[in-house]
Amino acid sequence: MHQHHHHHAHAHQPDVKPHAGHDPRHLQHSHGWHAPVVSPHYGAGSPVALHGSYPMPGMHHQHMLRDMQPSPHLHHHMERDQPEEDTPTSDDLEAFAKQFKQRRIKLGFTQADVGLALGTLYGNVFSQTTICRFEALQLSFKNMCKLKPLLQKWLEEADSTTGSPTSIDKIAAQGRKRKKRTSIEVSVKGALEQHFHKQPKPSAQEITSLADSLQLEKEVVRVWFCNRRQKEKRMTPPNTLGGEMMEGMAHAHYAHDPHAHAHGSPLQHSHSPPGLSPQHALPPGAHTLQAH
DNA sequence: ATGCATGAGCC
DNA sequence: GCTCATGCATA
Repeated sequence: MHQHHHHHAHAHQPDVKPHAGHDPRHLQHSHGWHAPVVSPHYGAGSPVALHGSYPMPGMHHQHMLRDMQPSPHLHHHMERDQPEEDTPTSDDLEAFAKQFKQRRIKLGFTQADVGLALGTLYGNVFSQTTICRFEALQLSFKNMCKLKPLLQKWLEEADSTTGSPTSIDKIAAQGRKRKKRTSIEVSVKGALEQHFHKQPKPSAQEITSLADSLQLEKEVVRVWFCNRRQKEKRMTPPNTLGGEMMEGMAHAHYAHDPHAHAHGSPLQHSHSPPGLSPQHALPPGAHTLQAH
């Protein structure tokens, strides 16, 4: 008998609410997290903050991300690095994420290392996935804002930690039996994408029939749509192309579409009134700053 | 790096 | 059932 009732310690923090975004749906999550006991030693010497500024240049590409900044920086020209009390702008986040990744790598840390370090620093452990998504701006605006302070602090710590190789142990514990990941065929994915364009929020019955025609479990289809919707809400949303491009149009010519997208901000604001679901077409996000 | 999944909180 | 934060497992 091996009763393994070890549910992963959910990292829930006192949350942060950007008082700038009027999101009807407030934050959820508020269950006491359980400070995990991770090995507190990443290198030698205690992590002491003995510095005061970044050696990094202020390379902020004011890209044209989505215009979903809740706070139109009314500040004159203060430091764009620590919007202390204000909600950072998308540009702030983008710049920070970039800088963060650069320094993280130079310091010799992996995304997983950072996730664990956050656990030792605050008690909030994060996975490699989350760190990765943060760096790639693949989280929601709100989520980015929440994580930024944590990562920023870690950066300061690691930054000041007088060079110390690392040796963090990995704690791998899992008892919960997770459902095996369903692999959806590319052709099926294409079909799902098609439907997503027509109806991003299919009704339960539609899901059922769709699942039936695609020979997938209803639950799988439902979850697929949920995940797909979430994807659209990220800072770097996927291009809403579902796989139906003009075949004759094989010209690599991406200019701004002067007749379509680029308007609504997919983030924290617009809400669908009861009975309607205004699909905000997603803007550009056509900058390829993703170095694979 | 990402796809599919879990789960809390809300309606 | 949905959203949203988050992550195991996998490509």
